[in-house]
Amino acid sequence: MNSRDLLKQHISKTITLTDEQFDYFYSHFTPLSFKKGQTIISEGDEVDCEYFVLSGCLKAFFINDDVKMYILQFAMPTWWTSDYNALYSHTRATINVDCITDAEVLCLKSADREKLCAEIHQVEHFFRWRTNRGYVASQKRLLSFMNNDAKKRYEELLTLYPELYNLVPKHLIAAYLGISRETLSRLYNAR
Amino acid sequence: MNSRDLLKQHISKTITLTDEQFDYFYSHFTPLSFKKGQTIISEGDEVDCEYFVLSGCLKAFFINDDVKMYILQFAMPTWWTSDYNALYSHTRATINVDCITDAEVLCLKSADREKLCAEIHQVEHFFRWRTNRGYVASQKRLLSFMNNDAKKRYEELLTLYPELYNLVPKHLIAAYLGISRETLSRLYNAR
DNA sequence: TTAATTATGTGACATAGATCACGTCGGGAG
DNA sequence: CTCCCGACGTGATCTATGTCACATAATTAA
Repeated sequence: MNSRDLLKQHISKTITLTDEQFDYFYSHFTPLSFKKGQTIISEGDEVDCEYFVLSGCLKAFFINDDVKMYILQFAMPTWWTSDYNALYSHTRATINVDCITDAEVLCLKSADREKLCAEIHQVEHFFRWRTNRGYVASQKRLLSFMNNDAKKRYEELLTLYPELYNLVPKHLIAAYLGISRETLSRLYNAR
Repeated sequence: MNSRDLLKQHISKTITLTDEQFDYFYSHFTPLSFKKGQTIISEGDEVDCEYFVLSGCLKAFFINDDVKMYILQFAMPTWWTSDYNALYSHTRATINVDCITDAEVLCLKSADREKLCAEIHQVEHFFRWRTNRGYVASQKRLLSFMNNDAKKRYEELLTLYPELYNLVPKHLIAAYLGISRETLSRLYNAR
């Protein structure tokens, strides 16, 4: 499927736009291609875009003072990603986004998103629901963190996103689960 | 400040409504009073409202199979709370909301929120931004969970919401931090 | 192809935090 | 006033997970 249709199909799950409206909406997106390992957002950057993933897999991650990595989100096709904290509060990026595999994305400038939201009520509705879903997912992950041990969280992740198992290296899965790569290795090799 | 002005001031930080629009908006809210300890949402309930806190303090919490409590959110004046997962996906409540102190709230039915969002573009804008902020806060808390030990999380909480220290019992703070009340006690008694 | 990274497995040990057990204190119900 | 229960403190263990060290496999670069 081409990028236009992928985006159209995606937003059609939440709202209905006329062809004319969608063309206008789509005209604000810029397609970009990245190679495996390339960085899209670095800590300290000014952030003024968010990204809709067309193909490949990205990760949004935080590096702490001990240079340990924590993955906030994997982003696969039809997922959106950015440093939303920086984007909404107009501060410098505190997280990084880079490519786990070669990837194609559509880039939407924050100013254009706000313009589109103001111009087309349905678009505002779409972004409200997208964030709603993100918020609920984030709450669930938080709960899982508090309630479940590493093993359960690992099983939960694989149930939710089985494709990750072969797609991303184990140490990145560990960084998503918030455990060390050694512990993860011991978990699925059943000790 | 009366409830109308409190809500008005709150939404005015994000959007501007005419007096007429605000009166219409406000007419969809129902004021409710609760006593300390009263339950607002129980696991298994059908959820069709969200709540804007006017006074007092609520908690939104999850009880796991071992009857251990995890607090997802404290809700103080001008905060919104509900079981958003249940509310948005039209499923039964999996979390509970009750009153840590006597409390007054404004209740907004989910159907009315959607109606208002559809009728008044600015209202949709308001709710989009409210959820944006919630999403970012939730991501930050998740990161704090992965990156910081119990002590740092405790200090972070007290820096962010110093009023909690005297307002809510320590075992509830522990339930928010995801640690046992014993560990919390040892933390702030510096041992 | 070969060399150099990078990803992964596994043992030994360290440690934050859980759990259990018990004691004290203070405030609300009767 | 007294009694009781919920909040809180603290010692003694236990356990999941981290950390460090080293070995090997699998990719990538050259």
